Order: sequence, then structure tokens, then C-alpha cells
Amino acid sequence: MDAMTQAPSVRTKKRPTDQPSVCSCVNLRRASRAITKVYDDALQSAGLKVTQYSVLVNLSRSGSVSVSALARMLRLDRTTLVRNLKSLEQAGLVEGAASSDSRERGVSLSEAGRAAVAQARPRWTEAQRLIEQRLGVDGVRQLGELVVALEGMAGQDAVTADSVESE
Amino acid sequence: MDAMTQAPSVRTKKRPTDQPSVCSCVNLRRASRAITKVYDDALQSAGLKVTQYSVLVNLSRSGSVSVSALARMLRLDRTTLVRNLKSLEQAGLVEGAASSDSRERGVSLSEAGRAAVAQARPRWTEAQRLIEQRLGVDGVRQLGELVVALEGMAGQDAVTADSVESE
DNA sequence: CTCCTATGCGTGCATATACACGCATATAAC
DNA sequence: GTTATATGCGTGTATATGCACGCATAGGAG
Repeated sequence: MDAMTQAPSVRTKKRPTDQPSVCSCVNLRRASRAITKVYDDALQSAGLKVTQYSVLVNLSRSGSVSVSALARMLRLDRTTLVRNLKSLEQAGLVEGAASSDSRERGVSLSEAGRAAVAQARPRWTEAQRLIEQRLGVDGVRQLGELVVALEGMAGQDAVTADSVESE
Repeated sequence: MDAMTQAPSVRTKKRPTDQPSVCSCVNLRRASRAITKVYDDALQSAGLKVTQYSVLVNLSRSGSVSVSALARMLRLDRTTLVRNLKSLEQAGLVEGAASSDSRERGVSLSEAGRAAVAQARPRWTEAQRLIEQRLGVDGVRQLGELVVALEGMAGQDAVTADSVESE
């Protein structure tokens, strides 16, 4: 019986028990949801989600960039970024920018966008502090290594029906 | 300059460079997206996403349960689970079940649901193997600790405007 | 029985994520 | 110059996520 959630022990009926899953993916997704809530709560008074803050900060450091370039920076699917940018543009935090290549659509921070980042930054810093306090410097470092290891798995997954059922 | 993505070093222009972000939340979200792709790719031949497989496996272990109880098991927002269940029901993998409490809606695996789990399990196992190979047993264990630490942060966030701007 | 409270459920709304497509343009090949 | 290829973009479709609400019922207080 390979589980998927609660690893061992008994079912205590009510208490969530806070046991990690045996599935690394489920664990990572749960961790992601939990930490996202911490940051989103912190940034709420600035009217931003952490995903939006991430986009804005990157824009503030890169100046005018194409959508694809920004997506690469954020390690985000380009089409996902297109949607994420839409709400930021509607909110007036991001504006269009010229580009040499006419296929490209340049985007950059608006004045309001810069103000939003300035207002949100201390809240983000506070969330960072909370997390480091919780995970420890080592935990934060391990997390960085985790990302690098996992993002390096792209492409050559090779989990075909053959590799599972035949041999 | 607190970054948010690429920590130090130079911008090489094209190579993604695979540097972790300085933001733990961004790192965790990136890791989550990456690992989800590994599992989703593995489960694709079984026609399931890892999120769906997770629901089905939990159902297969719990038998008939209420939506709320299942949400607690999965550490998922109840309303999120309601939507996730919808597609599984439409696919005929999950069916309704009776319940003593008439407020509750019982759900359980259908025969097709059990078959889907049986078909998907080896693929999931293979994905687990891939991940353990990549992260090492230690990495997988640290990941489990990470989840527990982060899910324990619920509630008392206390990142108010005061705690940041005033004091 | 009636009222209050706790619990379970589903929906509206907003955002995030990614794959499959199709459109447009820049570039290289001839 | 025309054709083929590569690159950049946005949309349709499907799923995931969670908050704010409102509805309904179970259980206890009176």
C-alpha cells in the first residue's frame, strides 16, 4: 500500500495531524500553498499578490522588456505571464513600451507600478523574515537548492508506458 | 536592492542561468510548478493530473467520506475540492454516497475510479523514483519537514501595516 | 417547539498555470 | 524577391486555488 498522504500512524479522527505526504509532489504543492498564503497576507495591505509583486519587482529591475524575456526571467510559461500582466495593466501598474523588433511587445513599470513596489517592499521583507525565522537560514538555503535541482529535470522525463509496464 | 529573483552575478543575456530567487515564496512556487510537471507527465498516459490522482488515492483509502473530511485530509480548501471533484465526477471516476448527516455529501470511488488508480499507480511510483533519484533520500526528507514547518504557520501571521511602518 | 449556533455545502469572483493553436513578423536560404 | 524557418504573441480551453457569501440542516438551550 503506497499511501499518497498521511505516511504512517493512526487516524486520530479530528486533528489534521500535520503529517507530510509520502508524495513529494503533494508535499511541495502543499508547501507552496502554505507559503503563498503567508506572503499574500503580508502583501494584502499593499493590494498585491506575491505573484504580482514578483512580476513588478522584476520589471523594476529590468526596465522595458519583451513579454517572452520577462517570462524567461520569471521561469514562467509565457502564456501564463500574458494573463498575469493583463490584470496589472488594467490596474495601471504596468504599461506598454516600444521595441525594435515589431513582433515584440515591450512592457515596463508605470509610475503607479513603481509606487506599488515601494509600498509593498517592506511587507515582502517582513514575510521573508518570518519565513527565515521559521525555516532557519539552512532551510532557506536548502529550498534554493531544491528549485535548482527540480528545474533541471525539464524535458527528459522518460516515464513512458513501456518503462513502467513492459520491463 | 533586495532582488526577488536572480540573486547575484551577471546577466548572461540568454541562458536562464537557473539561479534561485532570493524570495522563498517564489522559489517554492517555481519548485512546485517544476515537480508538478514531472508527475503530470508521468500520469498523462493514465489520463490524470497529479492533483486528481491525489484525490482518488485518498478516496481509495478512506472509502466513503464527506467533502469536508476529504478536504481536511488533503489539506485543501474545501471549496477548491468541490471544483476538483466536479471534473472527476463528470469523468465518472467519483460517485456520490449516502451519509447519516443530511448536510453532508458523501463521495467515493467508482469502479472506473478504482481502475484509474490501479492504472496510474505504477506511473506515480516511477515519478517518485525519478524525484528521489534527483533529490536524494535526504532531500525528500527535508521536503517533508518543510511542509510541516510551513503549514504550522497558519493564522498568526501578524504582518500588519503597524508592525512594518510604525515600529 | 423555537431560537441560536455550529457545521457542511456550493457558487460568484478573481487569479494562477499551462498546453494547443493560429497569426504575424524577422531571418536565413536560394 | 520568394520561400522556409524561427521567434514573439495572444486566445481558447481546462484545471487549480481560495475568499466572501448565502443556504440548509444538526444539535443544544429555553
